[in-house]
Amino acid sequence: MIRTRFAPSPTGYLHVGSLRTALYAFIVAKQNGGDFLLRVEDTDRERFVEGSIENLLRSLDWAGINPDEGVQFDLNKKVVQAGDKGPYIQSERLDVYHKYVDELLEKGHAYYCFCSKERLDEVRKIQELNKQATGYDGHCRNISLAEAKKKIETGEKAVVRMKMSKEGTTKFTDLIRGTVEFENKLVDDQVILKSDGFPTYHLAVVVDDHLMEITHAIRGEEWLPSTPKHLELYKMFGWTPPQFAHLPLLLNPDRSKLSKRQGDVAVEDYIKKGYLPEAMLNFVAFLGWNPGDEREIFSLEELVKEFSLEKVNKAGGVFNLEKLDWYNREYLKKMDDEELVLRCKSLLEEKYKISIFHFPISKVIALEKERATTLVELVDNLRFIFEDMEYDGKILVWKKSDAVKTKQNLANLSDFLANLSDFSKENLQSKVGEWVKENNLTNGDVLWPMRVALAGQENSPGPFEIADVLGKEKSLERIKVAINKLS
RNA sequence: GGCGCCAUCGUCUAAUGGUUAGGACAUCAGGUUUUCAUCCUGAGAAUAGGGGUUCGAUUCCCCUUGGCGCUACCA
Repeated sequence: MIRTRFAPSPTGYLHVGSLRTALYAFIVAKQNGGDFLLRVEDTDRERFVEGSIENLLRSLDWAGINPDEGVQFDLNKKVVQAGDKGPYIQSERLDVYHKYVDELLEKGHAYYCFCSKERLDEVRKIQELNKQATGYDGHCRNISLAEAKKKIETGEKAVVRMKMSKEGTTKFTDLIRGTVEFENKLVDDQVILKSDGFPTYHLAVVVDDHLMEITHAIRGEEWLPSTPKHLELYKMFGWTPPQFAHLPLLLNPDRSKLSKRQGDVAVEDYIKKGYLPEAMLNFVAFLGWNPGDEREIFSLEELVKEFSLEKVNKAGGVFNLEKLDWYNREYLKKMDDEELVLRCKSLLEEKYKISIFHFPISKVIALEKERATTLVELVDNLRFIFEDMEYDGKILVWKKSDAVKTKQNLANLSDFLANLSDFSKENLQSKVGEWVKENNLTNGDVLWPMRVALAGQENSPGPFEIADVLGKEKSLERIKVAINKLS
């Protein structure tokens, strides 16, 4: 039975890199009929941000990645924990960690350390000066447990460090990178229990992954150097470690680690901008993985079918917004019209106080989908339908025409339209088409200014569709405004 | 500084010893369409450098260079 987990820290929002990590972990579980769990790693109380867990779950839920076990939403989108290996929030598991730290202490695999921050800084400074590897110098390594306990009773502050074996090497097979090897003498005696009684990540992740029976630890590459510590802890406890897979990092365009400074990194930012979850998922999945042939459009179901960790790339990948835009447009164009209207519903209601059932807007949403990149852009592009637009008259002039001609054409067109009673798209199309021919005009001369006059912007659906939706009165009114703009 | 990971077009990547080094995004140039967009066609664009191994290296090995990560009582 495969069991994977996604273990975020509640420090604010879901990072797009974490979305990919969660996605891969989810896929690996699902393709083997396994379980995907969500565990909250909140052992750093300083960095905790109120509301993060809801935030994380909301983004994951949007993407369609829902945990089978652990922290999750119930039907009413309330945060709950489900499963028999809980609690799944680390701050609620302190007694568990203490038990295992005590075991290590008793067995002599760990020791109390009383060194001050000042001393530690000093040690590191000297090591750096001597061009040595930095790390704890073992000052408290040989204080006996009894002696240490006595010191603690007198009120001295202490942390617990693991007693890393300094002989030989730690070698392991990473599912993505193959064999990786570290010299043990360069691995630090890592603090596993902080003076505030909370465990560090290193202890908590090992204890929890074991107790929750995780079979595949899928995480970011930044954890690769600390894997020997984790392996050593598994050894000390006599546990079998999971398989490890360290994912390549996502990068900024300048190839540094993807950060907030250079653009949006929170999934919720992309939700707000109107990206589709299927596009986002497809995009991040392909940042580091591909099926080996030339297909690029994959649904979550298809990913589950074809993904494999072994084919994940080793090198980090730049988070390329232009490709995301392309994916989003592809999904937008493919989308069923009714579905599209439904997805625009809340945007229209929130931004423009318009109900999709109240106006023929649903008709136009479908027309606009080949022009827009995101849902927000799509809805914004259509706002001319329910509110008049401010625009510069210059955009009324087609590139191969001039203002004088354009004004004349619009005036003539207006007179012609005033005598038409049937403003349906089909009728307008044939009648205006004939009229253009009869007057020896080109389509560009008439259709471009007509469309811009009706929409007040350069990007919009065609002139006949708009006229149909606006109706005769409103259409003529807008053409009149346009003519005046050309004076 | 130490340790580790990595290295194909601008970007995401395919090709695991033999290809005119392929595709996609982006860019540029044409074309279709009753306008913009859509759509179609085409073009330019890469194996970081140096050594090996081999009949033959993008591919295997070594070195250099470069990038990134870790080096906390943060994850």
